[in-house]
Amino acid sequence: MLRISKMTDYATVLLARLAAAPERQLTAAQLSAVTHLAAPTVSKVLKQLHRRGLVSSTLGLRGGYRLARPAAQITAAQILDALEGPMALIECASHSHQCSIESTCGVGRAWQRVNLAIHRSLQEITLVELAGLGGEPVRFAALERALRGGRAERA
Amino acid sequence: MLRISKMTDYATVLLARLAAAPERQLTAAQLSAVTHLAAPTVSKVLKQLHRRGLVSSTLGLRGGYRLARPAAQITAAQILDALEGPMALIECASHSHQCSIESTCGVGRAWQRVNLAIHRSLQEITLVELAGLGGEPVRFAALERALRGGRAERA
DNA sequence: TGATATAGGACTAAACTAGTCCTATATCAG
DNA sequence: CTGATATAGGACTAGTTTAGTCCTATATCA
Ligand code: FES
Ligand code: FES
Repeated sequence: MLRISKMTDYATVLLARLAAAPERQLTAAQLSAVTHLAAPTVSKVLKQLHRRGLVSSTLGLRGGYRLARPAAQITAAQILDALEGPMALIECASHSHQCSIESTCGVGRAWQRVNLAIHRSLQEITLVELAGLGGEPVRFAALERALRGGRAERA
Repeated sequence: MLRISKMTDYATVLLARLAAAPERQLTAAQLSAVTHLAAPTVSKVLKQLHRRGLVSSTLGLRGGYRLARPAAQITAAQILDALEGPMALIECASHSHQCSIESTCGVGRAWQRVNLAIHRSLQEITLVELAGLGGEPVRFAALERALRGGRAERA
């Protein structure tokens, strides 16, 4: 359904760790140790996150990583986009009209709107929620409110 | 992001065709002709849809497929589930605690809740909307209302 | 100067997807 | 009864994607 690749999950784990200690600067090795993820993998993910501007880094001895901005300003959508590209919606319409049946279809567009709606929802979920740092564990109030509004709340 | 496989898209296209002529019974060959999808592929998708109970079929000469129930009772979530399995959420927690870092993580659960919220939203979108048969083109009111509720409507 | 870190990218193995094809079975016309 | 038409099921292949490792270059500082 919503397929989150392992790498994206790892990214979230690492970002959550960094978010938990915003003042410190952690090395890839430290993050590997504390998360029990393989060092090369951690390194790879962090480099990707750095490329996409979610973390900032310091080179050399005493180097390391830290969040590029407060956790509240990092959204689930940004994490997804950083690790999995702009967003792999329905394949048909993604790269300039590759689909041979586009004319008779009309369905692709509908799926894309679903995708867009989801993407916008994910922009409301921040690293604070994902990392469980806020008071509430995770709060998808916005998304869930929609369901209750559109259909009678059950029980 | 939300990765819909081609097969799922094809399924939607085929279901939309069937929904457009609920009284008729169409063969795989006819559907292939009208959608311009390769015959073997159409066949494969229809068989899968039959297995999952979304279409009913008649064997033999003058056989064919038709919707198993009214389009309004077939949801996007059902289509997704039929083609892509129960729902491939975050890989970690999907198959009984495979993840080695589950204890230190806590993030998987957050993603899963996101996934669940999306899944529930998709239960409110029916084939009628996907096929563009209703008066309105597609109506993700529920999902979009959430965004407007959580954040000031722009423009 | 050398130890420590990140940066970037090449590379491999495994998993998944898309798509085709083959065989079996049900239905019905003649 | 026989043969043509359709679906049912599943095996199989090729292509793509993902996960993960490894190597080389560069920056920092004791
Ligand atoms: S646009 Fe490609 S199947 Fe709909
Ligand atoms: S449970 Fe596996 S990474 Fe979180």
